[in-house]
Amino acid sequence: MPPMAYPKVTSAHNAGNVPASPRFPEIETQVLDYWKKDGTFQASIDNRDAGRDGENEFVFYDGPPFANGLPHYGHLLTGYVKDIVPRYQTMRGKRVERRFGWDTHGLPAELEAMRQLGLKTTDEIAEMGIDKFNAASRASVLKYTGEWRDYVTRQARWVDFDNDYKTLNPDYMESVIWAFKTLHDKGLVYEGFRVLPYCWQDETPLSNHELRMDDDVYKERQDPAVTVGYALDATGEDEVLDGAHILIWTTTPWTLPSNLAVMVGSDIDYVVVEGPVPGTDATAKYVLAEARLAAYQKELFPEAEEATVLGRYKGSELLGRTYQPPFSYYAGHANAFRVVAADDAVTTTDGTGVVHTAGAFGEVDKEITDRENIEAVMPVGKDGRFTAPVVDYAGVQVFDANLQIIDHLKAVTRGTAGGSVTAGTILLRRESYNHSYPHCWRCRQPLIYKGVSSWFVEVTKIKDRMLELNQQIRWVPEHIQDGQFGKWLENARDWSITRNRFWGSPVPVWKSDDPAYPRLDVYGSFAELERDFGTLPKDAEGNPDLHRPYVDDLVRPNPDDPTGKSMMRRVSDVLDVWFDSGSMSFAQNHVPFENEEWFQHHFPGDFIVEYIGQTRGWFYTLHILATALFDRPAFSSCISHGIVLGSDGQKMSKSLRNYPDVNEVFDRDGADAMRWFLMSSPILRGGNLVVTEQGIRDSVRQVMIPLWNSWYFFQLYANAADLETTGSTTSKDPLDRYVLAKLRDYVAEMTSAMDDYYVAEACEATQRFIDVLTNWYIRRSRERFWNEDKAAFDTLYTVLETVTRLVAPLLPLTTEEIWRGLTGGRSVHLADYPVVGDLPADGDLVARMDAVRAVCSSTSALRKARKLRNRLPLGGLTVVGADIAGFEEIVADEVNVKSVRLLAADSDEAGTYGIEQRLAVNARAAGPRLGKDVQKAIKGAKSGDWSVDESGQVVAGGLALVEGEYTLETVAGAATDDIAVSMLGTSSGAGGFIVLDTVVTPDLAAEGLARDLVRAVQQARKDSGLNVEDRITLSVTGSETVRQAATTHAELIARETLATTYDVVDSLDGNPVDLGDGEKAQIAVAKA
RNA sequence: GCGCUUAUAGCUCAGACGGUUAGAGCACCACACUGAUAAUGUGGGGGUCGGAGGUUCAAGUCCUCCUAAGCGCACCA
Repeated sequence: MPPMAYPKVTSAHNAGNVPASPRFPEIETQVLDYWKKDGTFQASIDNRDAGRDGENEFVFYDGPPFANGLPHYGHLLTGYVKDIVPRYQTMRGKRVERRFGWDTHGLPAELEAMRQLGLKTTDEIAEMGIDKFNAASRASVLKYTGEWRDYVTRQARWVDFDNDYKTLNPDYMESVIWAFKTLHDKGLVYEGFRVLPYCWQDETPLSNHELRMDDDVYKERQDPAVTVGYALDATGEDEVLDGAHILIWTTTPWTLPSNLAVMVGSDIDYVVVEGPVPGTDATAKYVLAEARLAAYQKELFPEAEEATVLGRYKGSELLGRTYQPPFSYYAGHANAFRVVAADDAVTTTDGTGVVHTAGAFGEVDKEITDRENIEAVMPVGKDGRFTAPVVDYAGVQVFDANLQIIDHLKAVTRGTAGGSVTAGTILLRRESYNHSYPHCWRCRQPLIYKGVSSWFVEVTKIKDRMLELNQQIRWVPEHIQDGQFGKWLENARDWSITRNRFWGSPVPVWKSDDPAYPRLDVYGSFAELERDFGTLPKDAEGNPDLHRPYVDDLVRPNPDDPTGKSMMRRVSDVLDVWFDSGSMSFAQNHVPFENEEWFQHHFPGDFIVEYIGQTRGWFYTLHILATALFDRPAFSSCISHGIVLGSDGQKMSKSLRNYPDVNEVFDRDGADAMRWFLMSSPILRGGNLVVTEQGIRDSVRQVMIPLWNSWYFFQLYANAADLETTGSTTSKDPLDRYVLAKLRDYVAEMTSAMDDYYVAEACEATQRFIDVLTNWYIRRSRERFWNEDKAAFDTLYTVLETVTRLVAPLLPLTTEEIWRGLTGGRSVHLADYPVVGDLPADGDLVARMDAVRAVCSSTSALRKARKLRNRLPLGGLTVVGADIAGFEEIVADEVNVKSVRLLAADSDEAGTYGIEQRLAVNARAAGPRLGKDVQKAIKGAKSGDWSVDESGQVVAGGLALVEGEYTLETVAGAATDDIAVSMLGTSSGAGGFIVLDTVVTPDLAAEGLARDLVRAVQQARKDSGLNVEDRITLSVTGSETVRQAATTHAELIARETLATTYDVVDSLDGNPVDLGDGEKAQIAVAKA
């Protein structure tokens, strides 16, 4: 063992043993173990001072996932961003606390609990006991927290699980009820009525989300559709309309007993026609949209071609007319049974152009009846069965009641008794109607729309302010601001925040149970509750707990009731989970009960990230509450990323197995590979991403292996050289200075991209730099490392150390291994992010070196075109008009020529190489002046119809061009057998060209063969398993030409192959190997 | 039905302000190079820039309409 060879690889597992072909997943788990033992994460926070008033803190909000399932790619994707940004900010010197959060309340947890407990209805829940039920809900929602922790840890995401927040914690819930009370005090909450899709089987309203849960939620269903005529009241003002029957069409006959109004479109044309009353000899007048007349030909004018129109009316002319409702249950209902306008809701594509509305059984219905001051009625119980006052069908499930209702309508139409159907009501048509209808995703029963009482946040009142505050938020991608989010805000409606359920934060409202002595109290803290009730809500163990049923136990006499009989009882609702998560920005820190001072300095938070759909979810609810409570935005920057798709471009689906298994990817390619794959994609700019195994492997191949190989190369030679280095940026070597200057540019790119949250751009910049590092700097500098050039080691050390810090957020595990191996330090994540000032700038050098690369590239192309293999040395290369002064040797070596000459573009000699000038018309400049003629000039320039006279006047296509309207470019002209000419492609070499001497002299040919021999011997060495430093004995033979070359260049061959004895012999056994020029050789290699 | 986003090579994407031979990376093929490299270099095949109109001297780029996809909203009486 050499004494303390450099680098000091500190990880015990690989001291002096850096693998050439690393198994990244193994390295990753070792790094993860190290972090765990070392407490690196905590140190990365503790190391950074919060500063005065926490001014040095970067506040990151971790959106709480609902963890009743395992994490998938979407969570991992978000998780990577949630890790990268805080890591970067930490390295930039900020203190970044990262508390994990859990969304714990709500219907999904309850449904899981119901499933486990075998419960079907809310009555069964109440029967079993809310305490037991909620305990089961709590357990179900925390079931997967362990798995989540494993996944998140494995993906190398640093987040504090021990100090997490949960929406079910008493502190969190206290902040939530504080928010409710504050909104109430500001007049921003009210109690109202909300129409929701409702499952009568499971006795629960469904959220919009649940309606989209499955593709087969909307299923074809056949319902009876009826067309019913209501008798308009006579006004005596219009004998055509008086007594006419206004025709409505509905697919939910069961809503007819609750009819409250009929809706027409103001601009729709309606007609009154006379037609038969079905099942009788009588006739009646009917009102319907003219556009729908033809659809009712069979019923209205079975004999005639056309109906006899008795009168025509615009919808607006019908408004206000009253009619006899089809059922008498709600006779006398205030403001009801009128024709009202609903211009957006009424169409003439189906039915009659008149829509019956039942208030509480449709969203639009509710909106219209509210507008018309018609109070909604609800004769349907939570089990979907009729209740009072609909006595005829009481206890009948609404879908079952359809047929009875139709029978009764039919009977009354024919003049016989039909329950409570109003006499004079006409059932004109009964049909079956197929339509797409929502079903419960759990029990598969058809849903009904049903009004339920709810509390609302009056978002419409603060909408304008929300739009203003949105302008203060930085969105990635930018179009979200005024696009998806801005548009959503513009159309914001009041937010229903309560659910008639069990497992959630309570609505902190207590009401008097006697309407004779009304009183309403809202509570916003434990202390207020204790003050009024003399005790806190406490769970079975006596701990304060705001959950039901404990909070429901707080009851006290109504102070406003002198009789002392009525009691203050809590309303039974709980808050919607979105109210919980929208409260996260303050509730996670128990604001305002604690941390109020800190909060003032750290609100809005600096950064959040979630998928784009959260513009109507978490982003939205955070924004509502921040605006309403604090008049600020909740966050100042937000990335909303796209959707992760399966390998077939479809949504990821467990059953289709169209995506690589997460754990398999971790085990085979590693978490960093997945991180790179996701982060370098357009998904953070709002695009979608198709996940494929190939894509993940490509990131290993294109980024991680080259980076690792650079490190492997460095440590291999550094250990062999037994050098000490601490890095330096002072090397005078041009390649060193070049790579350092490039590194400086790269630092600037990274800082700018990361500051702007353009993670994919950072990945791109990294790939470009790694290419410069491996395929130019290291490749060109190998000899200096073999020669133990300290400046080269110092430079490469500096570059690798800097690059690992730059890339640390993007590849945290891999860079940790390399950086610690390099420096022996504790962790790259405790280091500071590089700054440009650490590195020397040299724009001129960078430009020249880029020109060098262009020269080499063009020369290779010439060799290729002339079939001149690279090992064959050529006499000379002339570089014209490209500034590569000082790099002639690099070029000579790289392209294997004996000499490199530089010529000025305007030198006489340059003119001898068959170089031509080309005219390019600058259309942007010439176009506006010449108009149409510019096309002639362009044509002329292209076809060669142009000239320059002595005064420098340029004429193209017969048109004189002025300065700035054209550029004269130099192009390669005809080549000869002896020279090849090529233009330089890059901007740094624009206008320049190279001239390659292609004459192969016998000397050059011999040297080429000698080099072929060297190569053949090297291959033979490798094939026989010799080490790099092993000495050999070598014999070669071949044709006269080969033997000649082998003898002439004996010294070169012996030196390059480390041959201690070297003989050119007349004959040898063994297979011949191919050399260039069609020659073959036989060689014998043995270890000396 | 409405809105947002997207549509460019087999794949993933760039292509300010309109400017005349539409680029990159990956993949593929050939050749070359190779004692850090599962690498690398050079060349090549591959495009009616989703379609149709229009504006303009000039359109991948601007306008109109259409088509397709993703997302969202609404509707589903």
